[in-house]
Amino acid sequence: MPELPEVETVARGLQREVAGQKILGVTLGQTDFIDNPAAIERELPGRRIVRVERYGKFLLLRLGAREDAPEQKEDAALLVHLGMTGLLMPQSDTEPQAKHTHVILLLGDGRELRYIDPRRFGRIAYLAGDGLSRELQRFGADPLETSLEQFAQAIQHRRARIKALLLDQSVIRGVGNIYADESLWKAKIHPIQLGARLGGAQVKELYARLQEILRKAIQLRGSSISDFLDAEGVPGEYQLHHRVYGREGKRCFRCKTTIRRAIVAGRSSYYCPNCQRAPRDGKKPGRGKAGKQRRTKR
DNA sequence: CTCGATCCCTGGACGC
DNA sequence: TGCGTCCAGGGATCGA
Repeated sequence: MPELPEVETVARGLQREVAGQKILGVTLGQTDFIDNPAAIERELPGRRIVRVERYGKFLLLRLGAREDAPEQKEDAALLVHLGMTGLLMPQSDTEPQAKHTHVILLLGDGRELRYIDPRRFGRIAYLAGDGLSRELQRFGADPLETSLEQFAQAIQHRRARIKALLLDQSVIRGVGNIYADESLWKAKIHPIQLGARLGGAQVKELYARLQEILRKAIQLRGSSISDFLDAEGVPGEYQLHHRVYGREGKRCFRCKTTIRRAIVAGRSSYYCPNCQRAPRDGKKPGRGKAGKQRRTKR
């Protein structure tokens, strides 16, 4: 569930806590979600974490040059995606290792930067040079940095549902299920509305509300629904400000209509059927797993 | 291009 | 108390 505001919160915390630290050693646990574990063990020791940034839902730990090859100026970074349940935080080496701790970076000051992820939906990769820039190019613009014109360009000629477009990281990077639903509710747009069917005023409203919600959520250190914690181990507070997400069956904060849930783009989508009018010709949202046969696993 | 289905994974909720 | 089942969800992938 970590989305843009949660990842931004973690990035800021890590920038404060571990930027400048040298990585002395790497210990790996389960590696089935790591792109190239051997590269991580080989490339990280001896390098400094020069800066921690957010890129969409990724944390980008920018790495300095290797000590044994200081003339090498190639950009290198450790990409960390928190998936659903990932935590990345510095801990004292005396702190007991939490269950599902899969990566430990020993730091120059004696602390350990630990990656904990029960479901392993996250992703970790060491990338450098062209490989790094190619990877970053796969993603759309950051919603907090893009202009209204760019945002409209990315949305208005697409025939996919707006909810699917908001979730598509190659269209806009960083938005996930919670902030997609919250911004659509605030902008009074139905999740199954097609991008190309949105009017200019609607696109402008969505752009503004999305930015407003993301900024407010960052201020409150993100949403902690189940297990999100920031780099200091502190939960966020934006979940207290959710207007539709997770509110199926409850009353709309604007008009008191009962909030509904439907599967759109394969994800639970919460919306107010009164405030967010369905398009006349809109395809019906799917029912997802309800009513679907579950195949027996061998 | 866009869609739905499927898989990855574990813990929490729920029924009995 | 304990067991089985269902479900959540970001993203990759595949076939329609």
